[in-house]
Amino acid sequence: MVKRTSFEGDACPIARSLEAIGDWWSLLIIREALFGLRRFGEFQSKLGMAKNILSARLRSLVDHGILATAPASDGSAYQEYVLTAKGRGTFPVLVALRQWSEEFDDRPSEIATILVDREKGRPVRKLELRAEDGRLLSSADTTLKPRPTPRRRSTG
Amino acid sequence: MVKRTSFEGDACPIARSLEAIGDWWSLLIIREALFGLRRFGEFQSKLGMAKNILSARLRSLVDHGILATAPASDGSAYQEYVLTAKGRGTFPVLVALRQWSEEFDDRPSEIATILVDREKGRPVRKLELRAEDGRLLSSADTTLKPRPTPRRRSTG
DNA sequence: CTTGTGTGGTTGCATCATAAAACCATATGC
DNA sequence: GCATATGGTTTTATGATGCAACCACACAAG
Repeated sequence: MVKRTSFEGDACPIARSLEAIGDWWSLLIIREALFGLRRFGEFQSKLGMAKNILSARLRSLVDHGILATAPASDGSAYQEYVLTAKGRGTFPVLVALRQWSEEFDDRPSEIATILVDREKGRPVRKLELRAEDGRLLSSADTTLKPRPTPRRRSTG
Repeated sequence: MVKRTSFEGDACPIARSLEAIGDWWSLLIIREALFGLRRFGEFQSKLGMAKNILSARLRSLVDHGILATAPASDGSAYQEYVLTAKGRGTFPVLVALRQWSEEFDDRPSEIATILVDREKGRPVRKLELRAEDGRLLSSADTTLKPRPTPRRRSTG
């Protein structure tokens, strides 16, 4: 078997997240879900993707606990796909991707939308990584440490 | 032609970024590059991926302006792959993916590392999205607006 | 009760991307 | 010259994707 290399058991949290949402369509589906879409047909027509692929992706996202199926909402006998807390938690990832495009895209004029805060209608700030004490951190200011083994209760 | 649906001309900045770094390996290569790796063999042995795939990914990342090839550094006649500013700009994306895993992974105990600030050795804060005036924003507090057409000089 | 239509999928088949291994090219050591 | 390490490319098999066609179910009309 050649198998599409799974990162499921990988110890790297980036690999683990890519395992769940690292394919071509998942983040776009989540983006639409954050925007309010819920129905199979809505996703299909909005994203213009093949129905079998959409079906497989939705199932995978449900399996990963990112979407949940709700029995109905407008009376129709079909199901809807709604984001879980885990699904809504991908919001920073989407914002980071968006801001990366805005900053580095070769043809930024082709970008059609800007993310604004709903209350004021003004563009949002850039995502910033800060230390505990509030210092702004770049990648060079960070490093990785082994995770301390969490001590189990009633073991010591 | 069935063609792997390109998002190149898409107006959505998320789709555009996925076009460049939305595949299985690119972000992991970038992660290693941020960590200091530069040589083909380093990436290959660290990531354990097939050499042809690595070769194709490195070429794609160079084409997208995320990596650049440097002629040498230790005298050997081979080339190295170093991150550009655009490449280093993906750091928030990687942090967002990491933090998403840390917060929502089903088996968080399998995550081996934590991201700390180099100076203090303390875990970093969570990425936060803020409005211009500093208010903390969730996805529900944001909305999309059409990008205002930038006025060209000497047109009006 | 049969027919038609819309929504929500699944199935078949062609094509593309990925993976593993074999192969090639260049430099280095002996 | 011969073995070996590095840095790839080529070959070939298989999994994933994309499109179209088909199926299932609900609902409405006749």
